[in-house]
Amino acid sequence: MPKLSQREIEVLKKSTILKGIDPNAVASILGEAQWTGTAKGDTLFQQGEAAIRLFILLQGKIKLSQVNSEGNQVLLRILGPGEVIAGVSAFENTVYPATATALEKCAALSFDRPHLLRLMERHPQISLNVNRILLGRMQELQDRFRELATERVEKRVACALIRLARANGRKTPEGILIDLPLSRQDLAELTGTTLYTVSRLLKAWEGKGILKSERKRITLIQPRELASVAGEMPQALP
Amino acid sequence: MPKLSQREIEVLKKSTILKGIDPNAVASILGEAQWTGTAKGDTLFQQGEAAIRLFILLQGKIKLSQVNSEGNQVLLRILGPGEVIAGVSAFENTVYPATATALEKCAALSFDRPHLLRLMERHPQISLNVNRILLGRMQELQDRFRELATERVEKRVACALIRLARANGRKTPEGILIDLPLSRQDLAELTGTTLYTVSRLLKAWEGKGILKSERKRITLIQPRELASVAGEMPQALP
DNA sequence: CGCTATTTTGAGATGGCTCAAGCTATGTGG
DNA sequence: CCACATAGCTTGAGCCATCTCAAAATAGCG
Repeated sequence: MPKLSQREIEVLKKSTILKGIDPNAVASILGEAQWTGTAKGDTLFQQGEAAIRLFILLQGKIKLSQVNSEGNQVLLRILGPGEVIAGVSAFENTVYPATATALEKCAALSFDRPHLLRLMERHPQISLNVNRILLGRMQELQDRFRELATERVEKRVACALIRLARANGRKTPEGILIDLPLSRQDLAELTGTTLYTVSRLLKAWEGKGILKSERKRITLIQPRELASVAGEMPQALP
Repeated sequence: MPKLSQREIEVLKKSTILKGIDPNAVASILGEAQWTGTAKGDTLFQQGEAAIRLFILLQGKIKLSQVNSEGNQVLLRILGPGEVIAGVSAFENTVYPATATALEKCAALSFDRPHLLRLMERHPQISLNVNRILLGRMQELQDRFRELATERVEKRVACALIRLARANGRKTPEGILIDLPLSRQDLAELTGTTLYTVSRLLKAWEGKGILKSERKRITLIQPRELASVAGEMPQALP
């Protein structure tokens, strides 16, 4: 039985998967969970392992990536506190389709399949929540798929930075800091290009004063300019 | 109240979304559905329209595609009888993220959101089924995303043909016919390339006796050879 | 302070795209 | 039933965005 801070309990109550469930019930749910902590760089699970647990991230950021047979990687998504990892485990007796790596120190709760199934039976809302989560991710992935199929590298990277800023942006005096330790390689895997091309693009944008690019640290200075490269994504940034 | 053939009712009972539900209940569900027929080339709904209905395909094949702002298309997926189209409509008051076009004469049932929500309340199994459907599609899309990001065109097209054969293949004396009227353009949109490149690839493979490529009609003669171009996908073909 | 991971930069190669033009089924209307 | 229109397909030639590979510069870490 894990011991959670007040903050972590707050995260859980607002988590995408437990949203809308009676807070008292949430407390009892937690009794069945297992706590896991990982250091930066550790993996929560590996692509190909038997998918036996579903994780809810309490703290930190996780990247989900896939490799092909030649060892080339793609970065499928980045997850933050309150998000669910490995929805598969609940439904199919199968293997994890991707590897989950901690971008920073992380904490997570996890449930095994029997627990999860019982939970879902007791709280039908969970299943609705999972639907909503999957739909949202599906749509984002469809968008990225379309981008990858039809857009130039420059635009894809610009879009990726804007999405990252929206999900992980933190206002600072200089601009919007993308609060994730992502290397050029990570960015390349996120957008389907090479680290060399990413490096050149960032340098060029830095030269124009659009952003500040440091080692594993990017700050958007003129998000407007970047959005226009990305081909207009009208919504506001943090 | 639609009038359905026995065959269509069978399709429904086995459909991915109604699987596992009491057949008698299914009958009553149908009472709330609306029937839609479309000719080849018609669209069921357009990207950007208000997403108010969820469709279950009874007959025919539908392609789901997305356009970007410059009018470039990608083909997201192809759906057959028993499959669900536009899961969005159930969960979010939003717009269709893609356009659904009939590849051949089609028939479908549809439900509007209020009906759907009531159904899901009455039959929690539906929501579980939707989860399973979304997960499956998610995984396929992730695979295609990885391919698009890391593989050469040749391999991507080979993979696409094998997937199509697996889902829509029909054994004929000559080989495995991909039983869908897909143009070179469609295949290009499915794999993120141009119709010219697809045409050249198919010609080359035809020259090697791997397949027979006609107008909107492809027959795999030596699926093994194609699988080896695709980099080994071990499972059997129909 | 030295080691290693990360990033930058250059130069050259090329896969696949673009554009243009001709070809061929298919089906349609006279 | 034929001739013509049209959508779909093939082919060639040239180009260029992006990848590759190599090597040096930088930054953080132990």
